[in-house]
Amino acid sequence: MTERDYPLTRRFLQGRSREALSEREKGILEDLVEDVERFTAPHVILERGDVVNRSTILIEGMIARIIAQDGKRHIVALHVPGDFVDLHAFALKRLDHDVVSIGTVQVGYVTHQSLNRVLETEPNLSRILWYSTLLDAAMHREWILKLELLDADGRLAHLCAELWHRLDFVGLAGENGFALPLTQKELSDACGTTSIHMNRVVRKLRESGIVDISRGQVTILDRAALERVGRFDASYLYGDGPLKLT
Amino acid sequence: MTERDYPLTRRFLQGRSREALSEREKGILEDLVEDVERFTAPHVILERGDVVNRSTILIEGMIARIIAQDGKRHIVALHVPGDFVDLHAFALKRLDHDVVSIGTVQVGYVTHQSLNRVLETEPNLSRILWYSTLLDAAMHREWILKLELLDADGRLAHLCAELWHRLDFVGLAGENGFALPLTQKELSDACGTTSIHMNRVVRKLRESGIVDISRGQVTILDRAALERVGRFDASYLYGDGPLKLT
DNA sequence: GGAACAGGTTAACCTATGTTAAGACGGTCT
DNA sequence: AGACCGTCTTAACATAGGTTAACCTGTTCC
Repeated sequence: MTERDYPLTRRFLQGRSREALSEREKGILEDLVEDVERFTAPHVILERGDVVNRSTILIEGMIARIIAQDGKRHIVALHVPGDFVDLHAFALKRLDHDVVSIGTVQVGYVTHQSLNRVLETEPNLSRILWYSTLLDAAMHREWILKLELLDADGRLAHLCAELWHRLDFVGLAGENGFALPLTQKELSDACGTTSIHMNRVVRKLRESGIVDISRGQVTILDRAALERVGRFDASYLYGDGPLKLT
Repeated sequence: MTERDYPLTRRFLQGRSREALSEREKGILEDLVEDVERFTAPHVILERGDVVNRSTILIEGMIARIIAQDGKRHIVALHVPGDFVDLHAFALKRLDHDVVSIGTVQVGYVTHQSLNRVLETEPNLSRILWYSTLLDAAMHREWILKLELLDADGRLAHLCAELWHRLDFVGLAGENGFALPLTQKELSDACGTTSIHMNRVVRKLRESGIVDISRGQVTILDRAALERVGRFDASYLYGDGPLKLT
């Protein structure tokens, strides 16, 4: 039998122990996706408090987890292709935050019913799915650290470094940068600053030759400096090994 | 058969859908604990990067998840009795942070081997264990929000409100407060401020009649004000229903 | 073309918080 | 008792970042 190429789920855990799945299990996972949808404008895929009976896997584009408070939007997580974004909702049933598409995205839906079937018959696949939600938790913790430890420069640098690594895992990072469809306002929502201060920081990092963020494109000018300013240590991403970029 | 009283695990998910477990499953969980240990001084239960083959459930006392950076210690999560603290390590194998006891604690250990057996034979219990790690992730997200949204006053107020709720779930909250064995330095490590600023904030909240934190004891003076200042909305804790305290 | 709009940019000013330094209080060890 | 130590407390000063208010692009829509 020739290997399938899993058009919808091939990026799931790519670069991060995807190989703990057998071909059979990869096939089961691919077949779990019952429906695919595409959004070209920002779209609230899932609203805080909604009781859901399916979960969303991100196939293409970017998704943010957003908590709105006092008229402000706070980004508490960002997702890249391959992320099983709201697998959390499988066990939680309702979410504590909104799930919002950024730019153009393509998502797949998996019903909780079929996830229950997996849980009953596929212990290894179950553990891997569980694992993928624990990676989210590890990233959450790193964001907490980032917010407790770093000033605005460091936070932005850290965010760039993290996204570059994660996009590299799934083969979407370029030699010296990546596409990032976030406005400065959204960057500030993810870094806990105002957009005005974010503008200062973006300029500063550009002028000091560390990273250039403009027109939806992030260009890494000095990777060592970027990781130094962002105190970036990739171990919390639990990658398989050396990056392709390295 | 009379109901067992589960001395080691009765607080697991107490107040937060523990009742999704059958008595049989509660028994299996209790029997998973193969070893119990007590620490009277601060003790590093698990060090970042350690490869482990067992996980820790907190029976009594308090545990912090700590990431050390540049000589500073950052608290990225706090745990109360009943929390299956490093169940994360079951799937992750190594952790991205230290797990440290605070004050006097008692913990139980569960081997990953027996967790694997659960995963193979007990789908419902497995989902509940998974669920408990997703609650951690939800709390992580709320901490991210707290750090992005609130100033130091709000962060401390939020922390007090959260701990009060969580201790109430497991029957350890008092009428108007709870025991908290954290120094001001540690509070500041959890709120992303300096200990000197934390001292200002502690005094301010005390003087404004909101909460009094002293001698290891938190006394809530004005709950409504506390939750207002901390922008506290308990829904992310996924509690069963109204608090006993309410 | 002009209006409307979203994003980016810059400046002036103000406040929350960090930094450094020093002293006070309460334990514990010798 | 005396010395030590961790914790708490306070003060003076410095700075990152928030706030408000403009203005400047480029784009879309009529």
